[in-house]
Parts: sequence; structure tokens; C-alpha cells
Amino acid sequence: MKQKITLKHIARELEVSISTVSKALKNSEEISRDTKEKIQAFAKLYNYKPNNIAISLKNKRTKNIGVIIPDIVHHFFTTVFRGIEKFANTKGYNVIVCVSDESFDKEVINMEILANGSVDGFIMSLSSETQLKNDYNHLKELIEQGIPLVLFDRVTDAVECDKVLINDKDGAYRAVKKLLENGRKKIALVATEDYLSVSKNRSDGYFQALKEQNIKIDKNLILRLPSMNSVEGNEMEEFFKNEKIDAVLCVNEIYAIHGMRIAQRLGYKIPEDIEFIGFTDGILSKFSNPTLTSVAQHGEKMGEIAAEMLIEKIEIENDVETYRTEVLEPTIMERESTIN
Amino acid sequence: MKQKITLKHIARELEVSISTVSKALKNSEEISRDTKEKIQAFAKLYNYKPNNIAISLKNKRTKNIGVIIPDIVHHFFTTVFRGIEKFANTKGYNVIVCVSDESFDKEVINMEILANGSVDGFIMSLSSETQLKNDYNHLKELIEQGIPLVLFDRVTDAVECDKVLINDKDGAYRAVKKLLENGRKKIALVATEDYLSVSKNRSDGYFQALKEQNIKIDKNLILRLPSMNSVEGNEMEEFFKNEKIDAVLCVNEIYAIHGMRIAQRLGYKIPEDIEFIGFTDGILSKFSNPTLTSVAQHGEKMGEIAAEMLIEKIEIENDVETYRTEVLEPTIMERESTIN
DNA sequence: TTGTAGGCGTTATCAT
DNA sequence: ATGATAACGCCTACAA
Repeated sequence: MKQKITLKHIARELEVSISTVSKALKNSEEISRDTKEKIQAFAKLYNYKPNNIAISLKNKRTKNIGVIIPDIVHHFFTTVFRGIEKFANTKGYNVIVCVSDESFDKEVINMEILANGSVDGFIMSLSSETQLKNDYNHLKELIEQGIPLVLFDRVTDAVECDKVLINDKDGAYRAVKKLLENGRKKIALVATEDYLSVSKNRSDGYFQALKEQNIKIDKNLILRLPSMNSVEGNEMEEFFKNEKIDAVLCVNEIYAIHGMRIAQRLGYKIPEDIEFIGFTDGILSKFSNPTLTSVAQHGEKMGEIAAEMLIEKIEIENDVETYRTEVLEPTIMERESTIN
Repeated sequence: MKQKITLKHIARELEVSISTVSKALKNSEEISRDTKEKIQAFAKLYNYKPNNIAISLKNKRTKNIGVIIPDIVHHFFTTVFRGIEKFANTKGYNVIVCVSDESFDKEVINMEILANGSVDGFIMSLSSETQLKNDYNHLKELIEQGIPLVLFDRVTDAVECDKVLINDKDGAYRAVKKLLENGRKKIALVATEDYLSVSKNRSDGYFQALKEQNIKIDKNLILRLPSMNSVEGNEMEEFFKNEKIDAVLCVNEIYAIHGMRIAQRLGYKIPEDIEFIGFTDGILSKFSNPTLTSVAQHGEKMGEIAAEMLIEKIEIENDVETYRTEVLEPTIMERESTIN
């Protein structure tokens, strides 16, 4: 096992000083051609690579960025992550990921651990518990300490920092408008609890589209499910049985796919009898049967922008206290679950 | 903006030495009660937290582990990652992820960057290009340097290190056997090119099951597609049109879902006329229509084991050169696409 | 009980 | 052209 070699080793071996080695490897003009060649050859031979940790300590820059997301096994976050990773890599940054698992405590702990020198800044999406508790002191402290932060998707007005999100309200609005234009009268909404910012915004878009057409909101056409990822229980089945519905907007893919299956089982033809639009244009939308029309959130783009914002803040000299909020427009991907 | 506070700041402020502060904060017996209380109170007040980078430099331990995977937007890898992350966190480790994007070069570069002090060890799954080139020098050098490595899923015999994988061959074997027991005669295989270790192993399982029943391998029943993630082109459609097939084993979910749609379009009834079994028991299998019987790879478990193996190697004192290979048994998740 | 000094690996400044 | 020294923040063996 050949140990990692350091400047010190090289210096000792070649009987020069450490600083000479350091300079020689940086091709400094100060060092004679001969010495440089000798040192560089030796370094190459022993595959010398500077120690990142030492450099980080010296520069007070780690070239790492911390990403905290609620869930990694979730297509949307994964997509954003890819955007972050790609952009970060081109700028020479590595990405440390922590998963909050939708837990406030984990979010705080992860942040504290990484904030002690491990990363130069954070990109994160709030856990649902954090949004529920409405407690953002950990974020505020971060900013107090001058550590840059970019929030994406699940953001909050309570914290001043850079943000990237999609216009969820407009996405829902346009989706519902499309359904109305297709002549649908009884448009249902399947959402989660409102403390999740995105679900709330999507609901608002739904309300707005209906109001514009002077359609009264029918509470019976709105189903709120507890968890984002599960469709256990038969609330949805009851819902479809009890209500006459001719179109559905779901705040995520899973609800939509699940809804379509129930509708099909109940004898509905999609899209003739009932149309479906989901959010999160992920893998399920593309491969479901029928394929699902859905509101694309441009996760990868979002990740790139977040990374770009963060790195800009990290690398800027004087810390100007000016923050941007970038709002992306969603795109409706039309597929078989609607009449196009 | 309140700057991060260091031992030095505290020492200067309280007019004691740095080492006194250091000891006091560690509750050392050497320091008087009074001094300790004073220092601890001050530290708490200013929210002192030791700098991770300095500690890493001192201890030559980063408490970071590097994970290099071919693709993050892929349910299986994501699942493994979750297992790694969970286990690592319980042991106080953070995870730095790099994505090789199925590229050899990126894999090497990512590894080199992280190997220079940023992580204590690696968990990785080989990129397809690496498996194709069959070049593992970067891994061998890593091991030479005494940096622990655990390979998972896409592994190679060419490198001696810890490994976790599932018994792909047996999974395929059992899947095909099940189809045979259901009376199927013309069982097709949809796979990728053989240089991907997992695809090869799954093919082998398919062959074995058929041979055992003295069924001759019919090359026309085997379709090999180029990319793992795409189903562009109509090779599969042609395949289903030209061959009489009554069952299909696909080496991944996407092929299976896509195949089912084509079969349905061609008038087949699933599972009556044709049965389907896929690999990678992901989200598509659960939500497709019909739901897909598939071979579960226990990704999360795999991640946990990989992390456990790695951390054990990292924390062991003397480097014993003994390596384990853990083989997980896959589970066939029976759903609607087969007769159960 | 407290403080000094040296070192982890690197770089930058200031001698020689 | 080369080297000594200090510093990044922390820890610890060894003085005092």
C-alpha cells in the first residue's frame, strides 16, 4: 500500500524545502528550470495530488455544496439534483446530499453538521414538517452566519434568500382552463393538506380558473389526502363512486395514476368520459396506460439555476444583500389522458 | 453577519490559552470547575461549533463517504442511495455523491477528485462504459492507496474489494421457471448488450431455466436493445409482431412496461395470452396497468450493507486484506401481469 | 490548573 | 533561486 505523498515527503526526498516544492509544482517563476523539472518529475512519478482538506482549511473554501432534500426516492427531487450536480461539477464543486425525510429535526441536524465548515453553501427544499411547524430559525441563523442559501420548490416567504420555484398556481390554472375548454363541467381536485406550499398554490390555481368562469367551488369535488406518496385506503374510490366527475386535476403523478385506475375500474373511459391531468411530469406519466397529461416542473432546469445562483453568491467578494426569486413557467405535457 | 467563532476567539476574549479552551470544552478533568463553566457558557452563548475541516485535517478522517453511481434519476440507484445515506448517517458519516453518467472518464475524474482527502472511502456501481472498456485501473490504484472501496450491483471480478450484489441469475432463473410452470412454451427475453454484468447474469438465468427443461434456446425469441433507459424505435414492436410469444422476461421495468403496451395494442390479453415479468421492482411495476410482476432487487438493503461494509473497513485499525462478497437473494413480487 | 509547542498539508510573505 | 516562518482551526503531549 503506497501512502498518499505530501509536499513534505517530496521535499525530504529531494532535499529541498517544502516551499520550494510548492512553488515548483505551481510552476512559479521564482524557481530554477532545473529544480522545477526535477520536482515535477518526481511528483508525477509518485502521483502527487494536493490534499483537498488542507486546501480547504487554508482557503476557507471547501468547493462543496450541501443539498438537503426531503426524499431522494422521488423523481422530481432526483431530477433537480441532477441539474445541481451537473452545474456544480462544471464549476468544480462537489455535492453533499442529506435527506431530511420530511422531518424538521433531521433537516436541522443535517444543516448544522454541514454548516460547520463542510460546505460553502446550501441548496434545499423544505421538509413538510418544517412547512407545517413554520419554524425557519435554522435557515435564518445560516444566513446570519453569511452562509449562502438557495431554496427551491418548497420555499417560504419567511426567509430572505435566493429562491427558484415553478409557478404552481399558473400550472394548475392552465390545466383547469384546458379542461374547461374541453367542455368539462365537474372538475375534481385531488390534493394534499394545504400546509405544503406547492399543494396550496396548485389548489389556488384550480380555484382561480373556476372562479373566472363563474363556476362555484363545490367542496364535494375536492379530495384531500394525507400523505404525498401513499394512496392506501379507499378514500379515492369512495370519492369517485359518490361524485359525478368528468375531469380531475391531481397535485401529483401518483394520485393521478391511481385515480385513473379506479376510474377505469368503475367503467369510465379515459379521456372520453373523464379526463386526467397530473403534476410532476415523471416516469409514471410517460409509461402509464393511458399516458398521463401532466404539468412539467422542469426539475433539471431548476437545479441548474439553483446551483448557478448559489455558486454566484459563494464566489462573490462582498456580500451584497440582494436576493433573487426565479419563477419558472410550467409546461403542460399533453398525452392520452386528455383530449388534445 | 456574525462570523463563525473559533477556539482562538474564545481564548482571546476570556484571556486564557487556546488549549485551555479546547480542554474545557471537552470537559477535561485538568481544568478547574470555574474556568470550565466560564468557557462553556461563553461557547454556548456564541454557539461555538468545532470546524469540521480542521478536525478532518488533524484526524485524517473526513467522516464523508463518496458514492459514485451511473445515474441518479433511476429508481434502483436512488433506492440503494437511500440505504447508504440512512446507515451512514447513523454512524455519523455524510455522503458525497457523484454521477458518472455511464461515462468512464467521469467516473475516473470523480474518483480522483474525491480521493484526495475528501472522503474516507467509496461505494460505487460501475458505469456501463467502464464495464465495456473493462478498465479498472482507477479502482486498483484506489485500493493500492489503502482507500476502502465497496462495489454494488454492477461489479467486476477484476478488482479485489468488498461487493454487494443480488443474485441476478437466480432471479431470472426463478422468474422463467415460474413462467414454465404456468405452462408457457415460447418465452422471450428482452435484454441489453451483454457487457453489462447484470444483463448478462439475467440472461444466463434465463438460459439455465430453459436448458433444465430441455428447451432449445431460440435466438429469435431474444431481443437485445441498445440503451437501458430508452425504448425509442420500434424494434420491440417488430419483435412482438414477428414472433409467437406467450411470455416475456425483461431485464428492466421500462422494457416490460413498454412491452406490455405493445402487446396490448396488438390484441394480446395480459396475463391470459401473454405473461410479463420485469426486473427492478420500482414505481412503474406497482402503478402500471396491469401491474407488473417483477424481480425485486432490495436496493435499500443493498445500500445499507454496502455502507456497513465500507464503514467497517474505514474504522478498522489494521488493514486486513480480506474481502467479502455479499449476495442478496431477489424476491419475485407477483402482480397482475402473471398468473399466480 | 494552565500554558507552550508542534503538527495535520498547504500557501503566501518575507528573508537570505 | 531557495528557504524559513506563519497561518488556516484544532488537538495533545509535555512543560510550568
